[in-house]
Amino acid sequence: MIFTTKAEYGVRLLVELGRHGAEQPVSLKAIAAAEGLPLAYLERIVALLKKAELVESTRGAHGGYRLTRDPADVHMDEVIIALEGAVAPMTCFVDDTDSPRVLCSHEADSGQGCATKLLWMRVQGGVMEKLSQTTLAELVAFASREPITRHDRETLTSGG
Amino acid sequence: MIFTTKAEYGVRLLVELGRHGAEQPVSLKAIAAAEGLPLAYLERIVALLKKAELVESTRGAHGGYRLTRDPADVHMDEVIIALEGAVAPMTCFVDDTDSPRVLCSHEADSGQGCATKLLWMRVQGGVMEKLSQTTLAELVAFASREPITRHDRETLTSGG
DNA sequence: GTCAATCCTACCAACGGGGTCGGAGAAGAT
DNA sequence: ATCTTCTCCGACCCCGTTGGTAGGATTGAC
Ligand code: FES
Ligand code: FES
Repeated sequence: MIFTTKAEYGVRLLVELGRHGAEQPVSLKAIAAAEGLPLAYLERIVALLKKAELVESTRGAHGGYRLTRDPADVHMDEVIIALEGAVAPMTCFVDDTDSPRVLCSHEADSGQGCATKLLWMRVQGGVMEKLSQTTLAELVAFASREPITRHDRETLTSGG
Repeated sequence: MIFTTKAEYGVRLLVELGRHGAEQPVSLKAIAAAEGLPLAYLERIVALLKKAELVESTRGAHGGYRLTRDPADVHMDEVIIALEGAVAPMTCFVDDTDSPRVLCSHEADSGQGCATKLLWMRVQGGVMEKLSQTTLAELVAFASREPITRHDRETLTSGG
């Protein structure tokens, strides 16, 4: 599994926020009810989004969360990194202190390169590319229409 | 983490086989020693590759494993699927009986599409694309040279 | 002041990943 | 023939992470 439910629920939460305007905050309780997600768990997830300044909060009664930007300016690479930390194909890809590097244990072995590094880096590049090409606005538009038709399947993987 | 060590070790194993010719089989013991991997675990991994007919085995003394094809004809999508099962972004992507589908729990909810389906499908498409564009021959060539130079970094993510 | 909301930390069960062990065939070497 | 070296196969186990809960403290509208 590439992503955990943190990413799943977090994206759902953002889509739900994007569907409403940015004028009035939406409470987590409403979102949890709308999407059928556990409230207490959502609280922990939205904290990640807030730390990344993707949402802002209003406390107290009638409070809730708002997007800080226009959905068209929210790219999914930033969202996923906020929720999951960097997308790593393998444990040797670490993101120490917000600068992702590759701690390749087989690189300096005997004058030979690491057999898998090329593959993992390509895959990671492919994932990040697709993520950055997808905006929250697209997901909001996609979610707000009828369930998928056969005609749509072509355009799904086109990426941007 | 996108891939587990099954993929990692399995690819390493294939690269090691690809480095030797296809005439003489290589024993797992030799591969385990060369790569510093646990032998008993490799046995289970190579069984997956054999079931997918990517390698063939010779039992008894001086036995071992060989590639069944030229490394240039071995594409990584097939390899990874053999090792990990299909690459699923999320638990709702299942591959029942070798036909991958999406069991989307939010699709039929209330006339609305699933908010995350578009994103996951794009990501999965990106991964599969990169995998299928990479051949075992490339990895063998890449592994057999010096550790990565600054000049190489450009071409790593070009993918094909 | 009361209720509704965000915040925050600790806690917990279940699962899957990563790995070991012991043994049972198969085939060459002696 | 028997020994050694391999591939095969299933059961078993440790452990970190994930997904989720519990319980409270704080903030602000009414
Ligand atoms: S050890 Fe993972 S990329 Fe080299
Ligand atoms: S529930 Fe996962 S794609 Fe819809």
